[in-house]
Amino acid sequence: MSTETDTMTIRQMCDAYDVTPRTLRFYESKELLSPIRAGTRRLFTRQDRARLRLILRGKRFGFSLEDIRQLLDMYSRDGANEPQMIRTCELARARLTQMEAQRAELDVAISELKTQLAEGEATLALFRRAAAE
Amino acid sequence: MSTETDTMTIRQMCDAYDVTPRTLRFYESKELLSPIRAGTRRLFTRQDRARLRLILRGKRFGFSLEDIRQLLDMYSRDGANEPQMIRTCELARARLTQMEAQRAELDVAISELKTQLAEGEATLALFRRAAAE
DNA sequence: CGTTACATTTACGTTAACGTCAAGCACGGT
DNA sequence: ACCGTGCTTGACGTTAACGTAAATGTAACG
Repeated sequence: MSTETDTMTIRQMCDAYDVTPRTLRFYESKELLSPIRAGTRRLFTRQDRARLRLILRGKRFGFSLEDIRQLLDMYSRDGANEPQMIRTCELARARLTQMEAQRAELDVAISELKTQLAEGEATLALFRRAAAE
Repeated sequence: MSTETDTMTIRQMCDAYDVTPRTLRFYESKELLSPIRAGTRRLFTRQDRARLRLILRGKRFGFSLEDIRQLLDMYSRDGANEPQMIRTCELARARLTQMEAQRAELDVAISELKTQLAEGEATLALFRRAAAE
Protein backbone atom coordinates (compact mmCIF):
# COMPACT_ATOMS: atom_id res chain seq x y z
CA MET A 1 0.00 0.00 0.00
CA SER A 2 2.95 2.31 -0.38
CA THR A 3 3.22 2.85 -4.12
CA GLU A 4 -0.13 4.56 -4.53
CA THR A 5 0.85 5.63 -8.05
CA ASP A 6 1.65 9.04 -6.64
CA THR A 7 0.09 10.76 -9.62
CA MET A 8 -3.30 12.34 -10.02
CA THR A 9 -5.70 12.65 -12.91
CA ILE A 10 -6.88 16.00 -14.06
CA ARG A 11 -10.15 15.62 -12.21
CA GLN A 12 -8.49 14.68 -8.96
CA MET A 13 -6.36 17.78 -9.31
CA CYS A 14 -9.41 19.92 -9.93
CA ASP A 15 -11.12 18.58 -6.86
CA ALA A 16 -8.04 18.87 -4.73
CA TYR A 17 -7.12 22.40 -5.71
CA ASP A 18 -10.45 23.85 -6.78
CA VAL A 19 -9.50 24.71 -10.32
CA THR A 20 -11.02 23.73 -13.67
CA PRO A 21 -9.50 21.35 -16.23
CA ARG A 22 -9.20 24.30 -18.55
CA THR A 23 -7.03 26.05 -16.01
CA LEU A 24 -4.65 23.13 -15.68
CA ARG A 25 -4.35 22.75 -19.45
CA PHE A 26 -3.88 26.47 -19.75
CA TYR A 27 -1.08 26.41 -17.20
CA GLU A 28 0.55 23.58 -19.08
CA SER A 29 0.33 25.53 -22.31
CA LYS A 30 2.07 28.39 -20.52
CA GLU A 31 4.76 26.01 -19.33
CA LEU A 32 3.85 26.45 -15.71
CA LEU A 33 3.13 22.75 -15.35
CA SER A 34 4.41 19.73 -17.24
CA PRO A 35 2.40 16.66 -16.32
CA ILE A 36 3.52 13.32 -17.73
CA ARG A 37 1.28 11.35 -20.06
CA ALA A 38 -0.37 7.97 -19.81
CA GLY A 39 -1.14 7.58 -23.48
CA THR A 40 -2.99 10.77 -24.19
CA ARG A 41 -4.01 11.64 -20.66
CA ARG A 42 -2.26 13.86 -18.22
CA LEU A 43 -0.90 12.57 -14.97
CA PHE A 44 0.14 15.15 -12.45
CA THR A 45 3.08 14.27 -10.26
CA ARG A 46 4.07 15.44 -6.82
CA GLN A 47 6.24 18.02 -8.51
CA ASP A 48 3.31 19.38 -10.49
CA ARG A 49 1.30 19.67 -7.32
CA ALA A 50 4.06 21.56 -5.60
CA ARG A 51 4.26 23.91 -8.55
CA LEU A 52 0.52 24.37 -8.64
CA ARG A 53 0.51 25.32 -4.98
CA LEU A 54 3.19 27.89 -5.69
CA ILE A 55 1.21 29.20 -8.64
CA LEU A 56 -1.95 29.60 -6.59
CA ARG A 57 -0.02 31.29 -3.85
CA GLY A 58 1.59 33.62 -6.36
CA LYS A 59 -1.85 34.54 -7.63
CA ARG A 60 -2.94 35.41 -4.11
CA PHE A 61 0.07 37.69 -4.00
CA GLY A 62 -1.19 39.33 -7.14
CA PHE A 63 1.63 38.15 -9.39
CA SER A 64 0.72 37.69 -13.03
CA LEU A 65 1.13 34.23 -14.48
CA GLU A 66 4.06 35.52 -16.46
CA ASP A 67 5.78 36.72 -13.29
CA ILE A 68 5.02 33.39 -11.69
CA ARG A 69 6.52 31.53 -14.61
CA GLN A 70 9.74 33.44 -14.23
CA LEU A 71 9.86 32.90 -10.50
CA LEU A 72 9.14 29.21 -10.92
CA ASP A 73 11.82 28.83 -13.55
CA MET A 74 14.32 30.53 -11.34
CA TYR A 75 13.35 28.41 -8.39
CA SER A 76 13.55 25.09 -10.08
CA ARG A 77 16.23 25.54 -12.67
CA ASP A 78 18.75 25.48 -9.91
CA GLY A 79 17.79 26.08 -6.33
CA ALA A 80 21.36 26.94 -5.54
CA ASN A 81 22.12 29.60 -8.08
CA GLU A 82 22.97 32.93 -6.64
CA PRO A 83 22.23 35.37 -9.47
CA GLN A 84 18.84 33.77 -9.95
CA MET A 85 18.05 33.90 -6.26
CA ILE A 86 18.95 37.55 -6.32
CA ARG A 87 16.62 38.16 -9.23
CA THR A 88 13.85 36.29 -7.46
CA CYS A 89 14.29 38.37 -4.35
CA GLU A 90 14.26 41.54 -6.39
CA LEU A 91 11.01 40.61 -8.04
CA ALA A 92 9.53 39.80 -4.67
CA ARG A 93 10.71 43.05 -3.15
CA ALA A 94 9.32 45.06 -6.05
CA ARG A 95 6.02 43.28 -5.76
CA LEU A 96 5.98 43.83 -2.01
CA THR A 97 6.47 47.54 -2.52
CA GLN A 98 3.58 47.58 -4.97
CA MET A 99 1.40 45.71 -2.56
CA GLU A 100 2.15 48.08 0.27
CA ALA A 101 1.37 51.06 -1.92
CA GLN A 102 -1.83 49.37 -2.95
CA ARG A 103 -2.69 48.83 0.69
CA ALA A 104 -2.14 52.48 1.47
CA GLU A 105 -4.39 53.56 -1.40
CA LEU A 106 -6.99 51.08 -0.33
CA ASP A 107 -6.96 52.46 3.18
CA VAL A 108 -7.50 55.97 1.90
CA ALA A 109 -10.30 54.84 -0.39
CA ILE A 110 -11.94 52.93 2.44
CA SER A 111 -12.02 55.83 4.79
CA GLU A 112 -13.21 58.20 2.09
CA LEU A 113 -15.98 55.82 1.20
CA LYS A 114 -16.92 55.47 4.84
CA THR A 115 -17.24 59.21 5.10
CA GLN A 116 -19.41 59.37 2.00
CA LEU A 117 -21.57 56.58 3.29
CA ALA A 118 -22.06 58.26 6.62
CA GLU A 119 -23.12 61.42 4.82
CA GLY A 120 -25.58 59.53 2.69
CA GLU A 121 -27.10 57.75 5.62
CA ALA A 122 -27.39 60.99 7.56
CA THR A 123 -29.33 62.44 4.66
CA LEU A 124 -31.53 59.38 4.65
CA ALA A 125 -32.19 59.80 8.34
CA LEU A 126 -33.37 63.32 7.65
CA PHE A 127 -35.80 62.02 5.05
CA ARG A 128 -37.25 59.62 7.53
CA ARG A 129 -37.82 62.30 10.09
CA ALA A 130 -39.50 64.44 7.49
CA ALA A 131 -41.67 61.51 6.50
CA ALA A 132 -42.55 60.82 10.11
CA GLU A 133 -43.67 64.43 10.16
CA MET B 1 -14.07 89.08 -15.78
CA SER B 2 -17.02 87.09 -14.53
CA THR B 3 -18.46 85.26 -17.54
CA GLU B 4 -15.38 83.26 -18.38
CA THR B 5 -17.38 81.03 -20.77
CA ASP B 6 -17.58 78.48 -18.01
CA THR B 7 -17.04 75.62 -20.45
CA MET B 8 -13.90 73.77 -21.34
CA THR B 9 -12.65 72.17 -24.52
CA ILE B 10 -11.65 68.57 -24.56
CA ARG B 11 -7.99 69.44 -24.29
CA GLN B 12 -8.49 71.73 -21.35
CA MET B 13 -10.35 68.90 -19.65
CA CYS B 14 -7.53 66.49 -20.38
CA ASP B 15 -4.97 68.83 -18.93
CA ALA B 16 -7.11 69.64 -15.92
CA TYR B 17 -7.99 66.08 -14.99
CA ASP B 18 -5.14 64.10 -16.49
CA VAL B 19 -7.19 61.95 -18.80
CA THR B 20 -7.01 61.38 -22.55
CA PRO B 21 -9.52 62.61 -25.13
CA ARG B 22 -10.37 59.00 -25.82
CA THR B 23 -11.35 58.58 -22.20
CA LEU B 24 -13.71 61.55 -22.25
CA ARG B 25 -15.34 60.39 -25.49
CA PHE B 26 -15.56 56.91 -24.08
CA TYR B 27 -17.30 58.18 -20.98
CA GLU B 28 -19.71 60.11 -23.13
CA SER B 29 -20.48 57.01 -25.16
CA LYS B 30 -21.23 55.23 -21.90
CA GLU B 31 -23.52 58.08 -20.89
CA LEU B 32 -21.37 59.07 -17.98
CA LEU B 33 -20.89 62.54 -19.40
CA SER B 34 -22.98 64.64 -21.77
CA PRO B 35 -21.06 67.67 -22.94
CA ILE B 36 -22.87 70.23 -25.07
CA ARG B 37 -21.79 70.95 -28.62
CA ALA B 38 -20.46 74.03 -30.34
CA GLY B 39 -21.07 72.89 -33.87
CA THR B 40 -19.30 69.57 -33.85
CA ARG B 41 -17.04 70.13 -30.90
CA ARG B 42 -17.61 69.17 -27.32
CA LEU B 43 -17.86 71.74 -24.59
CA PHE B 44 -17.72 70.47 -21.05
CA THR B 45 -19.79 72.35 -18.54
CA ARG B 46 -19.42 72.73 -14.81
CA GLN B 47 -21.82 69.84 -14.43
CA ASP B 48 -19.65 67.62 -16.59
CA ARG B 49 -16.67 68.50 -14.49
CA ALA B 50 -18.48 67.65 -11.32
CA ARG B 51 -19.50 64.31 -12.78
CA LEU B 52 -16.00 63.62 -13.99
CA ARG B 53 -14.63 64.23 -10.53
CA LEU B 54 -17.17 61.78 -9.15
CA ILE B 55 -16.23 59.25 -11.81
CA LEU B 56 -12.54 59.51 -11.02
CA ARG B 57 -13.25 59.20 -7.34
CA GLY B 58 -15.42 56.18 -7.97
CA LYS B 59 -12.58 54.59 -9.88
CA ARG B 60 -10.27 55.13 -6.94
CA PHE B 61 -12.84 53.30 -4.86
CA GLY B 62 -12.61 50.46 -7.31
CA PHE B 63 -16.13 50.81 -8.68
CA SER B 64 -16.58 49.68 -12.26
CA LEU B 65 -17.77 52.29 -14.75
CA GLU B 66 -21.08 50.51 -14.88
CA ASP B 67 -21.49 50.82 -11.11
CA ILE B 68 -20.50 54.44 -11.37
CA ARG B 69 -23.08 55.08 -14.07
CA GLN B 70 -25.79 53.70 -11.84
CA LEU B 71 -24.65 55.72 -8.87
CA LEU B 72 -24.44 58.85 -10.98
CA ASP B 73 -27.89 58.31 -12.42
CA MET B 74 -29.32 57.84 -8.99
CA TYR B 75 -27.57 60.88 -7.69
CA SER B 76 -28.64 63.26 -10.39
CA ARG B 77 -32.00 61.97 -11.46
CA ASP B 78 -33.38 63.31 -8.25
CA GLY B 79 -31.15 64.15 -5.36
CA ALA B 80 -34.14 63.92 -3.06
CA ASN B 81 -35.51 60.52 -3.85
CA GLU B 82 -35.49 58.12 -0.96
CA PRO B 83 -35.58 54.69 -2.64
CA GLN B 84 -32.73 55.72 -4.89
CA MET B 85 -30.70 57.07 -2.02
CA ILE B 86 -31.24 53.77 -0.27
CA ARG B 87 -30.03 51.87 -3.30
CA THR B 88 -26.99 54.09 -3.55
CA CYS B 89 -26.13 53.49 0.07
CA GLU B 90 -26.57 49.77 -0.37
CA LEU B 91 -24.18 49.73 -3.31
CA ALA B 92 -21.69 51.72 -1.30
CA ARG B 93 -21.99 49.45 1.72
CA ALA B 94 -21.55 46.36 -0.42
CA ARG B 95 -18.50 47.86 -2.06
CA LEU B 96 -17.11 48.86 1.32
CA THR B 97 -17.45 45.30 2.55
CA GLN B 98 -15.62 44.06 -0.54
CA MET B 99 -12.88 46.58 -0.01
CA GLU B 100 -12.41 45.60 3.60
CA ALA B 101 -12.23 41.94 2.66
CA GLN B 102 -9.73 42.83 -0.01
CA ARG B 103 -7.65 44.70 2.50
CA ALA B 104 -7.67 41.73 4.85
CA GLU B 105 -6.49 39.44 2.06
CA LEU B 106 -3.88 41.92 1.04
CA ASP B 107 -2.58 42.07 4.59
CA VAL B 108 -2.25 38.32 4.72
CA ALA B 109 -0.54 38.22 1.36
CA ILE B 110 1.85 40.97 2.39
CA SER B 111 2.98 39.25 5.53
CA GLU B 112 3.31 35.91 3.77
CA LEU B 113 5.40 37.52 1.09
CA LYS B 114 7.53 39.23 3.70
CA THR B 115 8.21 35.89 5.31
CA GLN B 116 9.15 34.33 2.00
CA LEU B 117 11.41 37.21 1.20
CA ALA B 118 13.17 37.00 4.53
CA GLU B 119 13.78 33.31 3.93
CA GLY B 120 15.18 33.98 0.51
CA GLU B 121 17.49 36.66 1.72
CA ALA B 122 18.69 34.51 4.57
CA THR B 123 19.60 31.83 2.05
CA LEU B 124 21.41 34.44 0.01
CA ALA B 125 23.36 35.51 3.06
CA LEU B 126 24.49 31.93 3.50
CA PHE B 127 25.72 31.85 -0.06
CA ARG B 128 27.78 34.91 0.52
CA ARG B 129 29.43 33.48 3.57
CA ALA B 130 30.25 30.34 1.65
CA ALA B 131 31.68 32.42 -1.15
CA ALA B 132 33.76 34.43 1.32
CA GLU B 133 35.11 31.02 2.31
C1' DC C 1 -20.24 -4.61 -28.73
C1' DG C 2 -22.63 -0.62 -27.18
C1' DT C 3 -22.99 2.86 -23.92
C1' DT C 4 -21.36 5.80 -20.35
C1' DA C 5 -18.04 8.76 -18.48
C1' DC C 6 -14.12 11.38 -18.86
C1' DA C 7 -10.26 13.01 -21.66
C1' DT C 8 -8.14 15.44 -25.48
C1' DT C 9 -7.21 19.08 -29.06
C1' DT C 10 -8.58 23.16 -31.57
C1' DA C 11 -10.20 27.37 -31.76
C1' DC C 12 -13.24 31.16 -31.18
C1' DG C 13 -15.54 34.03 -27.32
C1' DT C 14 -15.50 37.01 -23.11
C1' DT C 15 -14.73 41.37 -20.17
C1' DA C 16 -13.02 46.18 -19.02
C1' DA C 17 -11.35 50.26 -20.24
C1' DC C 18 -9.51 52.31 -23.07
C1' DG C 19 -5.33 52.59 -27.21
C1' DT C 20 -4.45 53.35 -31.85
C1' DC C 21 -5.04 54.27 -36.32
C1' DA C 22 -7.58 56.31 -40.46
C1' DA C 23 -9.99 59.66 -42.83
C1' DG C 24 -12.08 63.73 -42.82
C1' DC C 25 -14.21 68.42 -40.95
C1' DA C 26 -13.47 73.26 -39.30
C1' DC C 27 -11.31 77.39 -38.41
C1' DG C 28 -7.72 80.87 -37.90
C1' DG C 29 -3.82 82.77 -40.19
C1' DT C 30 -1.12 84.10 -44.34
C1' DA D 1 -6.66 79.29 -51.85
C1' DC D 2 -3.64 76.78 -48.83
C1' DC D 3 -1.68 75.29 -44.40
C1' DG D 4 -1.49 73.64 -39.90
C1' DT D 5 -3.84 72.35 -35.78
C1' DG D 6 -7.08 70.46 -33.27
C1' DC D 7 -11.38 68.15 -33.21
C1' DT D 8 -14.59 64.60 -34.98
C1' DT D 9 -16.38 59.80 -35.90
C1' DG D 10 -15.62 54.94 -36.83
C1' DA D 11 -13.69 50.91 -36.22
C1' DC D 12 -10.39 47.49 -35.16
C1' DG D 13 -6.66 46.22 -31.57
C1' DT D 14 -5.01 45.14 -26.80
C1' DT D 15 -4.35 42.35 -22.35
C1' DA D 16 -5.16 38.52 -18.91
C1' DA D 17 -6.89 34.43 -17.71
C1' DC D 18 -9.46 31.61 -18.66
C1' DG D 19 -14.81 30.02 -20.59
C1' DT D 20 -17.16 27.40 -23.85
C1' DA D 21 -18.32 24.67 -27.71
C1' DA D 22 -17.30 21.17 -31.20
C1' DA D 23 -15.45 17.08 -32.72
C1' DT D 24 -13.03 13.13 -31.45
C1' DG D 25 -10.77 9.48 -28.52
C1' DT D 26 -10.56 5.76 -25.21
C1' DA D 27 -11.13 3.02 -21.18
C1' DA D 28 -13.96 0.39 -18.44
C1' DC D 29 -18.43 -1.64 -17.47
C1' DG D 30 -22.12 -4.80 -18.36
